[in-house]
Parts: sequence; C-alpha cells; structure tokens
Amino acid sequence: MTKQINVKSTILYGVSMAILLFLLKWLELRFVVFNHLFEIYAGIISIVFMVLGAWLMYHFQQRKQEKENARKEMVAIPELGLSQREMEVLELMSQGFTNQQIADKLFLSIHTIKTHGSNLFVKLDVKNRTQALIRAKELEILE
Amino acid sequence: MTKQINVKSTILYGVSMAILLFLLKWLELRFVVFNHLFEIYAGIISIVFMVLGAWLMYHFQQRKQEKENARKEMVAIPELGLSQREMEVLELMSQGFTNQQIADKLFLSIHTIKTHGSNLFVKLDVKNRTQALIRAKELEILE
DNA sequence: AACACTTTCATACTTTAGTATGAAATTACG
DNA sequence: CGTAATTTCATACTAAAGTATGAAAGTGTT
Repeated sequence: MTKQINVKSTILYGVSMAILLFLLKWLELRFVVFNHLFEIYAGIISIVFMVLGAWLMYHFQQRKQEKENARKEMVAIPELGLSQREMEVLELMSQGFTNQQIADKLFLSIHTIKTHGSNLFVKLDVKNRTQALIRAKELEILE
Repeated sequence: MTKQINVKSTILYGVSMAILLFLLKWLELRFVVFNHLFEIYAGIISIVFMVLGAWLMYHFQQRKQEKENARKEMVAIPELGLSQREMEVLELMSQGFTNQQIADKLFLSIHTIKTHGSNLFVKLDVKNRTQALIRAKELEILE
C-alpha cells in the first residue's frame, strides 16, 4: 500500500522533473532568439509551476485525508477480512456519499467502488449499503 | 466570517501579486547584469511559484474543510413537520428494509412508499435514504 | 519464483431508488 | 361545512445501486 503510493509519487516526481528540464531547455533555446521576453517566460513558468504546486498539494492533501481516515478505521477490525480499501469505502458510504462521490474522493472508477461495495456486502452478509451500515455499527467497526 | 475570509483572500492575493511584481522587477534587473543565468532564475521562479501554488491550495483545502464542518453543525432543527406515515417509513428505512419490504409491512403500494420517501427527503433536506438516516440520527428523531 | 490476496477497471445487465406530476379519498380543524 | 393537510395510488421517467464475470497489475509471503 505504502509502496504503491511511493511508486506513484516517484513516477509523478520523475515526470515533473522531466517536464521542468524540457521546459528549461526549450526556454533556453527561445532565450537565444528572443532574449527580451524574459518576463513573459517568467510569467509562464510562474503559472505552470504554481499550477503544478497546487496540483501536487491537492493530491498530497487528499492522500493525507485518506490516511487519516484509514487510521481511524484501523483501530477495531475483528475477523471479517475487510481489506483497507473496503473499509475506506464502507466509511464513506456511512457518511452518506454515493458511489460516484466516493469514486471521486478516492480517485477511482465508479466500477471499482461498486466492486468493493459488492465484496464488502458479501463479507458483512448484507444486501445493500443501508444494511451494511447497520451491520457495521453492530460489529462496532464504524464510529 | 465569510467576509473576514474574503478580506484575507484579498490581502493574500494582493501580497502575492506584490511579491510577483517585485520578483519580476528584481529579475529584470539581474537579467541586465547576468543575462546568462536564465536557468537559475527559471529554477528559482519555478520553486517559488510551486511553493506559492502549493501554499494557496493548502489554504484553499483547509477552508473547504472548515466550511464542510460548519455546514454539518448548522443543522439542529426539531420542527420538521414529519407526518406519522413519513416517520413510520423513515423508521423502517433505518432498519435496512427496501421500499418493497416497507410496502409489504404497511400493506401499501411501493408507489406510496416512494412518495413518502421523496417527501421526507425534502423535509430532511437530503438526497437519499442513507443521508436521511444520518440526518435523523443527528436530529435525534430516531432510536 | 510461485502463490494468494488486494486493488483496479471494465462491460453488460438487473434491480432498486428517487423525481415529477397528477389525482382521489380521508382526516383534522376552525 | 369547507379547507388544508394527509394518505394513498398511479404512470413515466431518470439515476443510482448492485450483480456477475473477467482481466490485469501490484503486494506480500513463503
């Protein structure tokens, strides 16, 4: 789990650096031709990297939130074999979110959420999300 | 509260722009002196604005979270005008029954249950039954 | 390396939930 | 009695939920 995130982060970082280098190289070339347009380039770079920074922070925050939630749930899990993701989905279901909203929050496809949903319904021996919440409360694996 | 945030945002924005302008001016000056250090400046700008972007997004996310929490606590309205039947339907919904099952229990058509459902969702200001249960518990009109 | 488990995504389908609208019968109350 | 609110039912629709099945890739363990 953690490793997967690290891999993703590494790739993300690599891509970012590649873009940066490419940008610098390209700008260097442009610089030779039009060396009086520095401000424009500076502006472009500013915008690009501000967006990049914002994007990175956004995803960082989301992951932080996920981990936060995950930790909350990690406390009391009996022998039901609910995986971490399934717990996360269950948690968000219990907060009244639709499958689509959960998918958006976790950066996943709605198909994936439905899969997790079906699987955890089987494990909880229920037929729908409402019953799942009741069961989860009974088993004290939520709240 | 909201105004205060807006003021903060405005100040923040102003400061950001001031820094940007100052930076550009400063860089312009440097540019005249050392026009062969473009990459360094580009790098600096990149870093500065990536940090700025990240910082802005961080605060944006924080505020979003605050609003989210504020909205949750805003509830507390006991007089909702839920009718008797609507309460019955809500009660059975909270026990995990489907509309069809509720209809069978109350010897009613499933259409009627859906009508009651829709009506009570409006009164509770929610979108679906899961949220209705959450709201009902918040308002302590169940259990 | 082999294996079990998890996670992700997809297609195709069925079922359930929910909305909009209208209407008729019943009940409660001034 | 008349009026408003409740309760019931219906049709027709859209949206969401849930199932079945398969597949690919990553993770962790032995």
